[in-house]
Amino acid sequence: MRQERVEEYLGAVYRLREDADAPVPLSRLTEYFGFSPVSVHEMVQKLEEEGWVHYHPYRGVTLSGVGLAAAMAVLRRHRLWERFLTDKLALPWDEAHEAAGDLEHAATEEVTERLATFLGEPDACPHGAPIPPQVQSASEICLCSLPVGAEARVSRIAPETPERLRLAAAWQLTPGRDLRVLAQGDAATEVLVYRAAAEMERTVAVPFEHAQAIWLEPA
Amino acid sequence: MRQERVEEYLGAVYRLREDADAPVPLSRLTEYFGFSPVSVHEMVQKLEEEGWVHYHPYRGVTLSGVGLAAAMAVLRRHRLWERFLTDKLALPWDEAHEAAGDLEHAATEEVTERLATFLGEPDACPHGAPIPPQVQSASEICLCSLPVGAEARVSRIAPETPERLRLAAAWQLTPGRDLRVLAQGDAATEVLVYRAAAEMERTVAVPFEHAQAIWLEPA
DNA sequence: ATGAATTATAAGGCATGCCTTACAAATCGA
DNA sequence: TCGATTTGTAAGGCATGCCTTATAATTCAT
Ligand SMILES: [Mn+2]
Ligand SMILES: [Mn+2]
Ligand SMILES: [Mn+2]
Ligand SMILES: [Mn+2]
Repeated sequence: MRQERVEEYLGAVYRLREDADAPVPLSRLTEYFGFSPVSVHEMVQKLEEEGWVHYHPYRGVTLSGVGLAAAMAVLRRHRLWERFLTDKLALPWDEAHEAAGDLEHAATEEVTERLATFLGEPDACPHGAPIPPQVQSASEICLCSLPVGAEARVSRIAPETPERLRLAAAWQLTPGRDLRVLAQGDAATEVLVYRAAAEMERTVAVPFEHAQAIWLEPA
Repeated sequence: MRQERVEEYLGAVYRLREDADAPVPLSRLTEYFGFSPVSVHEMVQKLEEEGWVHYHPYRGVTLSGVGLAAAMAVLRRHRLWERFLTDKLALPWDEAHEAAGDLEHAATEEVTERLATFLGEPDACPHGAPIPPQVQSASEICLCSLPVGAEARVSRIAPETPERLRLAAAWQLTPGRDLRVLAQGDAATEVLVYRAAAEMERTVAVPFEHAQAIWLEPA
């Protein structure tokens, strides 16, 4: 298998595994990539053969030791490049994720570590995702789960789809912003958010669908 | 054809064409890539079909309008990344060329231009090659052609093979250095160089084979 | 002008990584 | 527990971009 393909699959598994122990079902990979189930199955078999993952039939895949290390390396490169693109090149926030998708495969270990030094060893990507070996905060909760009246600070947008990043930026719900939930739609179709921080106040109605991508650190 | 393959071939043609009009023989591409003549021929056919090059049987290939533009874009990206790697990340001089070989395919037009701005719109790569749309100086000559006694300034190392870059750095024959030819080996096996500039003086014996990669601007 | 060297072409092969169709096995909810 | 849904497997296909072997066409130097 070509290295870039391996990295793409391992990165996907890493992103999709909520819990370190829970296997990622192949159906999740199928939907992540938009590939056919058969193709994903084939690739998973090969990943297993080469020792990158453990495959539990009818359950899913977990990362092996080397697989985890490789996945962390890819995500580290990806998120470091995102920081470079936004911090040094002033690339728009919502374009950085896609632009980093190719760069992540095109840097050696040495270049990556020099880049990390150059950037000041950042802990998180511009969208709030931790840069390995940093790990996800355990207290992070979804905007969907925040009770009415509660205050919290935006910590992350995930998954980093272009539309979600664009909307989050438009709503000014970016990492570091404070907010409070004013109300929740009865049919769970909308979440009303009152942004409580800093200079301006603002009320936005966030569709439930997109609230799922906004992660918070409770106040 | 995949975009990266197209870029690799067009970049090679651009580098190999000495004169803008002279076709590059397929044998040059064969030796550049280390591919079989049949494979190169197949790819050239496809490049022609897709309009990137003009193919002159038994003569070679020339770049079409779009092919030239694409080739210049690749070389521009390549050399801008080289500048980034050496100037910002302090990557060793002789490692930059190889490290840029993947990055050159992984940056959009927008990222590339932001990178150029970030770097201060440099005119040349760390090894002295012009960054398109800059063009090669017409007065540049090879160290091999410099008469005994003549003085000149190193302008470029080309082709940028790792060994040649390493040796050039070891000899301190890097762009900007001044030198004078002291003597020439009778069997044309060696060129003796007296470095005339700056703080230290130094005499090095440069094998003819490597002198071919050192290009100069006459004093 | 002719033979040697170069260049082109034809034919078949292979690994990669995606696809579809068809069918089998396991899981899971009712 | 049983049937619907999910998941796995088998078989065949396709585009890409490399390979080798063999043969034909052209060029170039003598
Ligand atoms: Mn990628
Ligand atoms: Mn990110
Ligand atoms: Mn390249
Ligand atoms: Mn260079």
